[in-house]
Amino acid sequence: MDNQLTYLQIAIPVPMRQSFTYAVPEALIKVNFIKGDRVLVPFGHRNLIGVVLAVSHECDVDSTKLKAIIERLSDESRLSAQQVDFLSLCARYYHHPIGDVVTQALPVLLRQIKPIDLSPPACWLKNSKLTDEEFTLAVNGFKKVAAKQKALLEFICEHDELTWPEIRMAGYSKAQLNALLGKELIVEQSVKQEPFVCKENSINHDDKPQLSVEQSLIVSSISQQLNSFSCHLIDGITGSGKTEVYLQIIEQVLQQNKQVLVLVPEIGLTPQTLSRFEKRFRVPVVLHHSGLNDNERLQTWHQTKQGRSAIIIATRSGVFTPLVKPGIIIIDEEHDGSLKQQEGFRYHARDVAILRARQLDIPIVLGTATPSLESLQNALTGKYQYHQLTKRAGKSNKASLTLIDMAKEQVEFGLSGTLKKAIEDTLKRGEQVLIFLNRRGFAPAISCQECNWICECQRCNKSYTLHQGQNLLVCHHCGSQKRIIRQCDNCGSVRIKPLGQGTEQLEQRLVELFPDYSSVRIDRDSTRRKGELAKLLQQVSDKEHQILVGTQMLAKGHHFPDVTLVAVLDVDGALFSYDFRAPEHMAQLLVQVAGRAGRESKPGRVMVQTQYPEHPLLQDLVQNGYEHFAKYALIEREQAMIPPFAFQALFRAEANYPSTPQTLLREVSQQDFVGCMVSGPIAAAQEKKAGKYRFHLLLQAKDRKDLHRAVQQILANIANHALNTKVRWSIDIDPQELSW
DNA sequence: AGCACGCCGACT
DNA sequence: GTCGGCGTGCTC
Repeated sequence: MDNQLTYLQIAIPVPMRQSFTYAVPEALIKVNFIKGDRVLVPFGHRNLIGVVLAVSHECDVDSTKLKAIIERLSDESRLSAQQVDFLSLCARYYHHPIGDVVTQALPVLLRQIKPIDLSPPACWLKNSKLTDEEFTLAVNGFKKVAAKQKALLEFICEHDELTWPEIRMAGYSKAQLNALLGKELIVEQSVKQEPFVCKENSINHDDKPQLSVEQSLIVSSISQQLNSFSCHLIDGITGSGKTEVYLQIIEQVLQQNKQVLVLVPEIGLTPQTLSRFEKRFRVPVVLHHSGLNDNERLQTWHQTKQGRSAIIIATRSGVFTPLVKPGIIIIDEEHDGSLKQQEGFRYHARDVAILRARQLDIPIVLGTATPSLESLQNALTGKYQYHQLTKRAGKSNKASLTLIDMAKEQVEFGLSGTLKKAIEDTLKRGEQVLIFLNRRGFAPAISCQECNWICECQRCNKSYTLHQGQNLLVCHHCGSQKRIIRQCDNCGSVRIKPLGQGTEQLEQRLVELFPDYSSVRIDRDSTRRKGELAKLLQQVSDKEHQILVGTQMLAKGHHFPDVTLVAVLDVDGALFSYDFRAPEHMAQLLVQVAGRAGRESKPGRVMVQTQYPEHPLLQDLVQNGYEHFAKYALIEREQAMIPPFAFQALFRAEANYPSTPQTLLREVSQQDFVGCMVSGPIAAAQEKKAGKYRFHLLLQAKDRKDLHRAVQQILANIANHALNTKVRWSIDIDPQELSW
């Protein structure tokens, strides 16, 4: 053993683009520190939890500044070296502070100083001391009233061991569990801390459907490449059986005793998703989503780190799960916007997952009916393997898409005569209608009839939205509220009227127009209470309501088999938007909703109201479908030299005065950047929000290297600039939204 | 991001 | 007199 001093490079949870060097004190000289260790360190005037990024014997920090670490925390909570390398890569790619990136990857309880409990949780299993005869006798002896107990017993017998969260999720109570325990039919013990092993009965072949030719080609192609990195795009129309393809590939991976990570959009993590996996596989499935509490998150994190979970179904932040035996990553609905984090560490879970799959040398599968143009382009150029599913599993016809020319229509409260008639006919047939309007509230503004004054939020310079139900004016940009005014601020007139329509008003008009039918509104306002959304959706599927009014919320994740008419009231905003991705998102929305409606016997149809029925984008989508539309849109993007034909980075800056953010961005960007175009600073599309003035600087390059070099240069300039602490600024690599 | 320090105004 | 408002600067 040599006597060299040891130094640790440590990631600290502060928003600074650097790591910090610490000394190992005399008392810990015998401890073998390794990359990924969690340590307690003094930082400024407090103590913080950090993660070791590197261990070295050299120190380039002034020895007067250097401090020693306080202690190393439990081995159980250490990150793997591979995980640390991956997080460092993410920090470099997104130019985001390493401490903040590491923080995102740790469960909340591991970011805190207070001690944690990682002792194995209790679980319950069949009492093996009972003979088969005794057991059958006991089961047959259950009284009718104890049907739930009997069901729980069967549930427990089907699995090796079940923990409390799993039992609760399946709908059983502590009382039922205790009853079985009292009868000594089951026993309680600690979970085995061993990695899962795929067994004979782990895969349930019972209702495994026969694959179509298309499906089996994809399954066999991917199955042959399970042992190294490859990226696959499965472009499959709704109903073509993408999920079955996932399941059969997953089966192959589980048989290798490897873990499967499935990422789904925020809204897609429904009990149905889970039950589909659990019906097929009798392996430990864990969920990772916003509904879990801190302790549940810690437990599932630990379970996965120990290899005790086989399938992890997660939302965005699940890309950072600590897989020990990674087998494959699957991203469902890869086009979905919720995969991109829109604040702080602005990562895109799809892109991060690809980086991770490459690092782990495992395959990754992206699935969608409406690929993002980024992924489609990668598939067309052969960077991803492109698999198409063009046939529907059943014999149902696909939903038809028709445009309603608003210029030729009698329009009443935003509803055209044609649409009104179609709604009426559908309702008369006893079917349901779904009407989209992407605007909450009663009306997007109130205005004075005498002088045209509009009531605006002083902090955002945007009109207040009228919420009649709550008797309030609400600013949808900063959330501020005020009481409804009765008089014009400008001329004093009392002739104040709502301007335009929101979902609240639309629902009211529909009730007047179709008094014989029940309607329901589903938007952020009507589903604010916990469990309310599920309740309303249940009412819809129970056919308590015939008319559904709602915002984008309705487009994702839910299927409405009895809805045969979907109406989209206002699509024109997307055609002339400042955001070049708006038409892409509109097309995805229309195709997705069309897929959610109808069933085999009763196909759905989608009607879209527009002032511009001749618009080439709309025409292309209606006549030729999404794929054709997307390929045409790619040609346009190529001509305009915008993503995916160029890479972007966006600096955002805001402050209480317009001059400071503008000056900062201007002064840090005044130089030549090789291969990188810099535009701005320009005022953000919404220049003023919540009292802050906002400016943007957009960088664009053909080559990622040039982009990253320019970003680095500007970051260095900001660090040296006097205004850098006066202005709140952030960087967004591969921004999805340029408008804010 | 915190947290301390420090410099000002308005209170018992 | 001092309590507390938040601008400024620093963190291995």
